Amino acid sequence: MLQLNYIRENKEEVIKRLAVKNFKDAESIISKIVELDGNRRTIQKQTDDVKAEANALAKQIGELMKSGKKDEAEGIKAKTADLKLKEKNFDDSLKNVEGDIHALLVQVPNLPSAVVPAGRTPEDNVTVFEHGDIPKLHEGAQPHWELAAKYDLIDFELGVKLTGAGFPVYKGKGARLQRALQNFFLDKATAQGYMEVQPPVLVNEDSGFGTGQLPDKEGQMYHATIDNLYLIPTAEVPITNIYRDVILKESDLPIKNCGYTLCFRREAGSYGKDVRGLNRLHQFDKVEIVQIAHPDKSYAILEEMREYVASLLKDLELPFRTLKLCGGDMSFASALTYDMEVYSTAQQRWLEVSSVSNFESFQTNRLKCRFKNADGKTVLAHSLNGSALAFPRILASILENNQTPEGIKIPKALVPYAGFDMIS
RNA sequence: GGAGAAAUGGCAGAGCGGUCGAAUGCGGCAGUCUUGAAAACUGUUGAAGGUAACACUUCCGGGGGUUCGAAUCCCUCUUUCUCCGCCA
Repeated sequence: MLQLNYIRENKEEVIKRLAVKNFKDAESIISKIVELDGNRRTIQKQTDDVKAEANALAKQIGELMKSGKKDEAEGIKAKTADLKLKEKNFDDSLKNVEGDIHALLVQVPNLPSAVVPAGRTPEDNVTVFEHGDIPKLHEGAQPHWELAAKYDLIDFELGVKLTGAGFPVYKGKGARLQRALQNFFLDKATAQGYMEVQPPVLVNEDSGFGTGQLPDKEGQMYHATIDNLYLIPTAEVPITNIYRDVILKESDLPIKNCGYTLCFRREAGSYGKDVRGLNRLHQFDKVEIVQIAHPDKSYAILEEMREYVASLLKDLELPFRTLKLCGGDMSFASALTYDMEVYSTAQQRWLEVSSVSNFESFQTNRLKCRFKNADGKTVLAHSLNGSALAFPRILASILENNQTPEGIKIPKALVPYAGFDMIS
């Protein structure tokens, strides 16, 4: 959520930058917000004045009662009836404007940072880094869903029986590889200074609001309606919400957390080759890294996180590229996002395996996550996060890129975790 | 799931319906003293809106109510604790 003050003081700039994100109603919504904010301040002044008057009278009555001047007190009491009515009216209209402002404010996406390229679709994303050669596969190389069946690693049909499409069952060495990825990613993150946390996978409405999933994107999450809890689409939600309503010390920053969780996404409306095999699931595993940072440092930290994720892909010997997302392809809450894509040789396409973002103060404003700076002022921190990494497409590309006529070779870095170096 | 008790500042813990944003202690910060540190002493120490700065307003788990006036009374929700039941 953008800060009201900022919108008020930089109206034209805000509208211009929202255009980079292709937010169509920018002009009208921002103008409306500024207008309502003006009303709000007028009403607040009136409300405060009435309250101040009422408070003063109440104080007088108190003193009169104490000194036994009952009659005088009664006289003043008579005057308060009118004030009470006014107070009620002002309070109501204040609540209304504030509600209206809030309802508009939560619809406004974050401003893209100055370096975000313009554009509408994934075609407009800019490749900033590439690494690794695309391997040449032998004759008859197969996509991962065929390999998974051939070596009995993943059973998609069984998942359909138990739950539905998008909920695979990992078996044998397939399950063991999942466990290997979990430990490998967590060990790496911990070594990098991220403190591991194990958060709940169901969160309440406040948490959903804090990171920006609610109120508008609730269709993406599974909702346990009886208890009004949401299954998390990413560990970002519970981990970032740890810092909701918290005032940190400047010396606490940056806070670095990592966590492994299951992630659940409804992904309504997806179909076709995109959802084949492990490409897009309703339930998947992911290790997430989250940082709460000083505003002056957040962009340097974003680069550090991007490089850390790249180092994981190098360790796994996967060919990848890093994209800087264009305005139109960035998420609602992000100011700058890098996507990491691994090349899946058998499918001959790039698969997104990580997304690293700086949200600046967009989430922390919702979360009320602040710190006291050197001047003793309380200011919003910045929040960042990245996948490090999401398992399914990593597993898919490991299977596809390392297949040989003799079997599938496991990347060296994973062998100690998997306990085997070949699937055959 | 049933019965009872509670929820106050970073923590602990007072608080008769009136001057309580809240005693006191601890912690934090600044200073005095000291070669330095500790101790001791002194001062300071919540958040939001608002203002050029003051003023002023709001917040004692959340929401509603009673009252001229609510941390204090009432209703409700949530959470925590104790007892019973169930249970990995």
